[in-house]
Amino acid sequence: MARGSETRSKIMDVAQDAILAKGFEATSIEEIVAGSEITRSGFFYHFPDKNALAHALIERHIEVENELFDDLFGRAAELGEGPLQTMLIGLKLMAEMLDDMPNGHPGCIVATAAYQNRLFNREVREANKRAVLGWRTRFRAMFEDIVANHDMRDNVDLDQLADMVSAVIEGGLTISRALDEPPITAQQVRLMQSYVKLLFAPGFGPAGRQR
Amino acid sequence: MARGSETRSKIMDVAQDAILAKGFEATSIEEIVAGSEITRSGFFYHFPDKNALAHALIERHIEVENELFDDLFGRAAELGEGPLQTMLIGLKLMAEMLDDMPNGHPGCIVATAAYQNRLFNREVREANKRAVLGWRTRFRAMFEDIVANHDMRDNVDLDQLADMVSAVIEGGLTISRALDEPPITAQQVRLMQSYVKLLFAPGFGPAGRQR
DNA sequence: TGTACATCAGTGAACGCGCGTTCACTGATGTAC
DNA sequence: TGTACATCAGTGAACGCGCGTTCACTGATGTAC
Repeated sequence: MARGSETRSKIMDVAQDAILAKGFEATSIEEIVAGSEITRSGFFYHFPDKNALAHALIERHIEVENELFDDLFGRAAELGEGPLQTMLIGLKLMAEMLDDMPNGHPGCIVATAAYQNRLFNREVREANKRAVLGWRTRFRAMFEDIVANHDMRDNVDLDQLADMVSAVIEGGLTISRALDEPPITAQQVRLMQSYVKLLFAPGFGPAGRQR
Repeated sequence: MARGSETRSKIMDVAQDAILAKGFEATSIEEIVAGSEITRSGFFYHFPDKNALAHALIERHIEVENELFDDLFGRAAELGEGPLQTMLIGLKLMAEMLDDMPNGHPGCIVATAAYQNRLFNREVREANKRAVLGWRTRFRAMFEDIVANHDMRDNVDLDQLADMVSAVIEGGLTISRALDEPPITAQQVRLMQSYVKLLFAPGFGPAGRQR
């Protein structure tokens, strides 16, 4: 990594932490550069204005999370057999990953951006949309695979079901932050897993085995 | 309503709209008073400082929402028989209520406060906690009633299940805002209803009848 | 290998503007006697 | 009913501070010949 891009990601790390804790407008460039060990003008070398920082944070979030989900559901696919087990194991792995964050997941900039969207230009809002649509596309594809192999106990729309995975995570993060109870997000992911199990797993009983 | 308290709630209405759209710090007292047709000093007659406004908004939110939920689940209890039907019908009524908001639900200040908590003093954060714990208490009591009368298909913790109702709503609001798709929140509430149905309703089939 | 130039990754000082808050004051309404 | 006083619901001007942004500059590294 070149010298400049190290600084750039340092700026973004510091900014993201602050933004998740206080919001975008309340996070001043002054405090970002203090935490990044550069000067205010150094910030403007890397970002034309403050909105560009928000944009960069969202784009990076999309990339990082895509890699993480690819890895996570990739491992799940190896561990289980068939699309249903991949989803169920993937959600379990996700919950375990969240458990392993001792202070809890720091939160999601997509949620921050959603609740402060009047602050941002069209570009940033579109990026935020793309992030959420990316989740929908990913999970919908997985649910389509499941539906092709299993009966559905209740007739629900697959886009909506895919969105529910995102909603439960985002909602879990919100509740977790409000109560200052880090385990909540993982618990909610496990409940989502329970729903998927009940929706698709045939002959589901206390032992919870599939076919 | 006395003259003063009319002004006070006008201030709070205007402030809430702006805060949900841009965040707390980005909402200036100047714009709040402009929308409320008073002067800046008029604002400080009603609120000692800006934090007090946040506190008042959360307390009011708790009250208003409690009344709304009391009413909604009260009607549900009249329409159905037994605790399970009350929950299922209540969630359906909630979804319908959300559908009836043409521009979508404006969002929840509790979520805003959760994602900007470093901005607020202890008092405000405690109020926000109380709001979320209130939901937990309400829904947990309802689920306890259900468990007393029905088998649970998957063994889940009732606090967590109660939190899931809140999480799905908060998450639905977040996703809905991010995508600018108002119907999403109601859809997510319906999926929560589907989960409760699968968890508790015996012999659940396409017709979905309970004992 | 040496030199000239370009690019990279910043620095430091200055800018004007809007912010939250304070303070002395005021006109309308309510209450006591 | 009239008068005195208190409270309510604000007004208007001023405050200092921190904010995002600009701009002219600079030292270190990379590249061409």
